[in-house]
Amino acid sequence: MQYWLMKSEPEVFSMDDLSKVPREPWDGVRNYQARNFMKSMKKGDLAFFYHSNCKPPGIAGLMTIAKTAYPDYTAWDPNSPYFDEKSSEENPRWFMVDVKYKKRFKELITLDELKQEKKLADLPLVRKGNRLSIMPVTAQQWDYILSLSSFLPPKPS
DNA sequence: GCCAACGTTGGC
DNA sequence: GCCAACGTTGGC
Repeated sequence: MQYWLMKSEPEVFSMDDLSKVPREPWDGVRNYQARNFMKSMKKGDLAFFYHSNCKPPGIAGLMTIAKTAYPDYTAWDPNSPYFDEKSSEENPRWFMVDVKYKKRFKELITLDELKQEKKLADLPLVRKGNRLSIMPVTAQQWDYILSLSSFLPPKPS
């Protein structure tokens, strides 16, 4: 079992959006390092859902990797903003995984909070200039970040 | 909207 | 294989 952090701009796709669908293809990743991390994901891995480029940025909740990496077909669609003419069905350049909603935090754990935690100093997210949109999280970091959170109570059924 | 930091591209 | 130019990310 591995742990991850994955960024999305909430105006494009948010934790709330994820909670409304059974699963979601994590498309549009166009960075080799991030792609390689996705390729090493296994079904059942857990990931933090990070809201980026918003006020305030931070971790919104948890999701599960529901499907391992497969070709990102948005790269083949000339009408997609993620189109890349160098990726073909015969030789796909970009990959994606499917993710599934798990839990939403009662409150966002803000980037500001995370930066203040000495125990998270090695987390790429808080390091200056790091722009990786997908990064590994160690088990220790994962547990520590979870200890900072509280969850929304389950919906009454 | 600014811009630092970083990744990618392509000429040489 | 170097590196300048350019584009993007994403916090502020």
